[in-house]
Amino acid sequence: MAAPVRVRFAPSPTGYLHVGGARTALFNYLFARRHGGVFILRIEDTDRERSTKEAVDAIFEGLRWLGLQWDEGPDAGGQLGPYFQSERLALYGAAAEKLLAEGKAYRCFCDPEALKQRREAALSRGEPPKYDRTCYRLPREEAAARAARGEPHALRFAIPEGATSWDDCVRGEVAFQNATLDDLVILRTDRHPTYNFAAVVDDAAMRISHVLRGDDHISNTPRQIQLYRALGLTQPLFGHVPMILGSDGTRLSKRHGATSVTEYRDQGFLPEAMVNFLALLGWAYDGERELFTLEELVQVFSLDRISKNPAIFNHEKLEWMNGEYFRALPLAKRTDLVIAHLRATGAVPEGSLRDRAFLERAVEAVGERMRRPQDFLVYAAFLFVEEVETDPAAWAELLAKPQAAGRLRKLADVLVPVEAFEHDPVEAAVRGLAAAEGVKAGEVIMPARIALTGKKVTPGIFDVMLLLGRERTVARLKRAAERLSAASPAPAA
RNA sequence: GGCGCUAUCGUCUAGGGGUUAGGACAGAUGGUUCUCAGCCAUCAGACCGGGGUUCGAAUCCCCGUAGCGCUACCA
Repeated sequence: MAAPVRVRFAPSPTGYLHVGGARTALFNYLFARRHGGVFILRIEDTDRERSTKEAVDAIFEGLRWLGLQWDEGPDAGGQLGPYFQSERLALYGAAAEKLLAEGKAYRCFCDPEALKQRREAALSRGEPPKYDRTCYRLPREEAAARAARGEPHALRFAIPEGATSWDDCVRGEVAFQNATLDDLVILRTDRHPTYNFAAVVDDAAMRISHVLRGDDHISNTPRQIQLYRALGLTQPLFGHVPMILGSDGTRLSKRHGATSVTEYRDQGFLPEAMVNFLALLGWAYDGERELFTLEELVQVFSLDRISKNPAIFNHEKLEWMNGEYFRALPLAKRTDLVIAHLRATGAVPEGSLRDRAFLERAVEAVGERMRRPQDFLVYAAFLFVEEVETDPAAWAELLAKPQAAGRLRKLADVLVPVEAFEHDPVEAAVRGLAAAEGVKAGEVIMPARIALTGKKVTPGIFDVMLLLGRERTVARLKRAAERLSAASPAPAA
């Protein structure tokens, strides 16, 4: 019988939840759910300098937003906690002592600064910057005596000879010669464990069955495997998922734009779209189907369909996918999101947000043009201003049509007497005018569009008119006609 | 420099000893239409290079090249 699936996402709280981290979390979550396993969140805050409370909160926030509920971890409890490494220090200390007592680890009195210099020197000479084992050669009694005298020191793990290999869940056989590994520090001078050590102790203690993590950890794995062996612990299976790169093929960073999931949230992306998009970065179902809810992903996810090559974060595809999800939302929900966005940005006066029914009509009119709440004002800003600001290119187009001013006036005139200012009668009036003028409807509509909205691209003209109402529509048509006449004085007689 | 990983359209990928190498995003064209978006149809676009194995290689193997990652008392 196979061991129960227990996987973890173990971020270090030193920034925000990066999209790469989010995808790692997602894959772990999906794998756990797919196999009825447990998804654990563990905070790796052993680096006290860089870990912050804000970053911890940002991780929670990001994960919750994506809907990746953890079964064990901070706020969720669990039998094998605590789930902050900073609260598990005694465990690492004990494990390190054990290795020291067994001669598998040794005290290192080397000065970190000097080590750093030696390393850089080696690098500049083109030599591998490996620890030279100075302290490994120290007699144990001498080392113990110096330690007893209170001399500061770290603990290093003595990497055994030989080779280390494992069957990676996504890559297959991976092998390293131990000679290329150096004796890593497991306990720092301040008695805090380093990443590789704490991760091993915890993954074993938390009975992790599969370690699914980023590719960037692949060279840590042989060290960790050696640690499992030295500690006599059962090792988990490892799976290294490819990295997410920026558009230029290098590691995704701020330079490429937003990298934290909360930033994407703030830009109006939906968690469903983000999850779906991230899942497709380095994983595919059958190469055909692309749209999956989180629940559907749980049903079809499998490790053997994780790709081996790094994936470039394709922003356009994310936007497309967000559009797919956004358009599928019911009108009320889309309106909620638009209102929340308008409120958050303060782009329109608070008073304009009070008429829910009106906003709902506006959102409906903008309709499929929106992929994100942010797109709303691109099409509907004209609703929230007294006087429209006319786009220069649009104005030039009006200016180029000598009949425009006249038609705008006539349009205003035919709209005034329309009995019910509703879609069909208004449309009839507009088309009637075009017919009377002997031109296509577009010849009337386009100038009207510019007069009413200041732009060439807007929602349907009748929606625009109804949203503005008769009064404002007529006023704007007349006003534009006046401005037009003023700008292009009648041809000299 | 050392070690490791990877290599199919611009991007994400499916496939895989014999295929018209499939899909999606982006791009182009046409249709619908008051603009745009959307929708529909169509087009263009790829197996990194060289050897080997084989009747046959994009697929398997080797070498090269390129990209990326790691090379910390960061994680």
